[in-house]
Amino acid sequence: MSPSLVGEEKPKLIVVLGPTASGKSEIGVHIAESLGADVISADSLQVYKYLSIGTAKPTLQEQESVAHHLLDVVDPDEEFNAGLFRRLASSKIAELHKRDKKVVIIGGTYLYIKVLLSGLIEVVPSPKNLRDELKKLRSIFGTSYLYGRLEAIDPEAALKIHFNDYVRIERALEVNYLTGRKISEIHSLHDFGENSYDYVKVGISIDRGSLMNRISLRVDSMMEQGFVEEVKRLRRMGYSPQLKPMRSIGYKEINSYIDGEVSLDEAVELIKLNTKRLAKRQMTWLRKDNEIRWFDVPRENDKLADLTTGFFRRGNIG
RNA sequence: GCCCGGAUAGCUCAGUCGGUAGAGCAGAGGACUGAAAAUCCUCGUGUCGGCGGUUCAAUUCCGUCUCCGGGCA
Repeated sequence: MSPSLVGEEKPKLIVVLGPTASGKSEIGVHIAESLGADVISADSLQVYKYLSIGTAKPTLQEQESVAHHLLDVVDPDEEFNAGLFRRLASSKIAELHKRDKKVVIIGGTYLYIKVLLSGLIEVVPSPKNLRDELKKLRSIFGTSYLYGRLEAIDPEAALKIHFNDYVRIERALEVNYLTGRKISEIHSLHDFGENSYDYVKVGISIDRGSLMNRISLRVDSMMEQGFVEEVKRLRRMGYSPQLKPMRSIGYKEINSYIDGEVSLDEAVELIKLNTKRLAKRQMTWLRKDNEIRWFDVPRENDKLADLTTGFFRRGNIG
């Protein structure tokens, strides 16, 4: 029997995970190359066009050796979010599966991986003016006012959300407004039970000290590659420093350097600091995901290669 | 050499009219269902520079030494 993937019910995915600067991109590309697979990037910022140096987007060279998907899919002033990612990624996987193409997912944004593999509540995205309205209420009456409304509408949700966490308060309120239902109820019905893929999660394990070191070196290298020029170019193209991707780590600091608010050295130090904190938050997700099989690369390269090739050869490795 | 300040958490410093101490920053842990590189929560024991003295009790007062500022020679 031919090793065709088409006949199987579920598409198989290798999901490569790790904190920022752990080297997962390089390792993922390497795995894909050796399997003849395509890469799907699951990164909330690499989806933006023109943000390349600061997002450590795979180079054109890397993209030549292995086909990458979901890079450069929207303009910096376009909306992007987890729901959109889920839709784009699942249709891309379906398409590749149909073509009998193997898939390696390189995940920088854990939420994206989570919603892709386990699902997401089906609520239409928020119209922008609704969010603006809620924001206005917050600026006038304060977050506690919005929290009070949430307590009245959906006490169960309010119990789970901290009264300062206005992003989640806003979300809960807008879901209620859009659907007439309680977000707590929608959540309890959903429970991340979806299971459309046969996947294996590979984690890149790296000790804290080395990671911190790598982050520092990578930021220096971004500066050498012309990070400041990239941000200036974005601004010349008319993209406001207020846009979501322009306020992400790296971009916001370079913007504030361009605007004369900090020195270049200060900006660089801040980028390093904020990137380290990001890595820490990412580790909080990864640590508690007990599906991840951790590999200390390059020491365990062979073990990792056995796993990835075996995964496609055998079907299920449990 | 003399005079005046300092020396307390990884860093910057506050404080204790004598009863062994607390902020900011850094750091650590955590939450996370369409903003996620976002948003939010929790966490502070350190020979209070060394050695003596006074005292029931010294990080606090006194002496002395060391180091770091600044000033005068």
